[in-house]
Amino acid sequence: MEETIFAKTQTTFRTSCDQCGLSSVCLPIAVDPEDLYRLETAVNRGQKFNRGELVFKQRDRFKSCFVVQGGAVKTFIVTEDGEKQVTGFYLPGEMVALDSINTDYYSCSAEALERSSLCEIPLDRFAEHTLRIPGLQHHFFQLMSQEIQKSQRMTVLLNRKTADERLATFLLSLSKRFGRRHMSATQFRLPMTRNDIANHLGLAVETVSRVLTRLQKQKLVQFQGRYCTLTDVNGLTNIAHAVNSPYECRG
Amino acid sequence: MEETIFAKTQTTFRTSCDQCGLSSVCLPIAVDPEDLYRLETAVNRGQKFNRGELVFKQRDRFKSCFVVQGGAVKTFIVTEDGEKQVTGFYLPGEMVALDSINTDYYSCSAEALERSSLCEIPLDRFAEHTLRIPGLQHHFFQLMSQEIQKSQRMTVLLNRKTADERLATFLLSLSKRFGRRHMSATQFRLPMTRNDIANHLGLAVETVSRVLTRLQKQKLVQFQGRYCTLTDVNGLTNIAHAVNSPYECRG
DNA sequence: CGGTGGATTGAGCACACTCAAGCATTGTGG
DNA sequence: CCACAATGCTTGAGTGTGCTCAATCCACCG
Repeated sequence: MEETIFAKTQTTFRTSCDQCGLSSVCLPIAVDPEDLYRLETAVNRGQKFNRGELVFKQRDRFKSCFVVQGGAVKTFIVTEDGEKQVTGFYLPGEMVALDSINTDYYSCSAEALERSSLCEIPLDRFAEHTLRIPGLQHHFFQLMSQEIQKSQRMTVLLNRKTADERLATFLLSLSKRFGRRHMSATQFRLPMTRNDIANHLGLAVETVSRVLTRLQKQKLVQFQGRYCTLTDVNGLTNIAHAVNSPYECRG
Repeated sequence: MEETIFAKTQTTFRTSCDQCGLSSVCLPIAVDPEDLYRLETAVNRGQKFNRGELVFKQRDRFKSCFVVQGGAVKTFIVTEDGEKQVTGFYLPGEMVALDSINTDYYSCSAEALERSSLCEIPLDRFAEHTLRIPGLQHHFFQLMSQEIQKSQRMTVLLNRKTADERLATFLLSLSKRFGRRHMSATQFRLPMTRNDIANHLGLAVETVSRVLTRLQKQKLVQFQGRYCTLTDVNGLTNIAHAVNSPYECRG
């Protein structure tokens, strides 16, 4: 079964979905090989974007979701009053534009933070597949649930956390996500500027800078420009989960 | 077609889904009457909850989504360090627990803010329906997208808005949502405590109180306890969308 | 009547913002 | 190759918004 697919992809000079290593993001666990082939013809794999290039733009007609293969992407929305707000960062293996599924327009813009490679998953044709492959529907519902939960956690954590807690949380989140994709969870390069981080976390750039040097002085992290080494994950976790007040939680 | 359904609901002393007035929330525009009947047997309508009662609890096995028919519900999560965070308020016609679809457990708890009536939509059996009725799947994807966007707007607005802006935004949001359901958009009762509002908006109760009296002095709203009258919607809108800095938005 | 939970108001303080200056890095053109 | 610009990052000083702590008020209810 794999052979046929592999042969096909060889002729088209593309990597097959099941060779991708990220297939668990796009596909449910078990997919019939025949269906897999049909899916592959739908997915537009390995598109390249340069730093600063837009993957899609807010208010453009919604067409596809994208999975980051390599590089990194930020999403942002422009509010009525022209303010720009970074709503998320997407690392390899993460799907972008789930917030726009089955809406008419993209609800945010996505921009490559460095040279990046993305797989486009057209969702008009995907809808047909979803109906035929029950697992796919479940899978996408799950991805969207996770997206909601992520967004809620964001709201939750940032609404009541201090600058130090926010940044500790942020670094740990990156760490976990890099680690999940078999990259180092303690040494990585931040693909985004301090400005992006500040914007995303609702802080001033200066505060981000100050906090990062503070964390460094506490020997919790080490920075060399954008290169980041977590030297004390437990320490960071303590800061991130700071117990402000052991509140009684009735209910 | 309506007759048969109506007859059925008469005998069971329940209102039919298509009589509900909220059916646009639960159902796609056009549903085959036969399918509608099957759906109705799945939906557990009109469950009553007293103030303070839990509709479902975080970490319980996920079973159903709920649509608020009457009353109001708040959702909250308890973080690792025991902090309670209100993640949303749900008014008549709004669906709760979309963030938990196709996850194993509820990711938050839901509590009635006053005596409320909710329709339970079991999602195990619903999955079957979704496959048979194409519109249903689309509909649910859409609801989830909206939920993500709502959550993102929350993050966005609250991360960089002042206390005044947050509360103006909050009041206008309630206004719109009441108005959408053919209730007064300018006169309503807040179903939640100041504490809940504060928690949800990431403020201290004292700040909420102070800001509300300030808005009242500016003749924008009128309060009598929980009863609220918006006297100057434009004024509120100006505050809510305060132009901090007309930022250049490249991209 | 006292008791309880919710709401308001006041005083003082602290965390993060603003403004401002300087440093570091990268890229571009002469 | 260096000068220069542009952008990103860091550091400092002063200020203000919203928090904390505390007291009071209010409505509802046993």
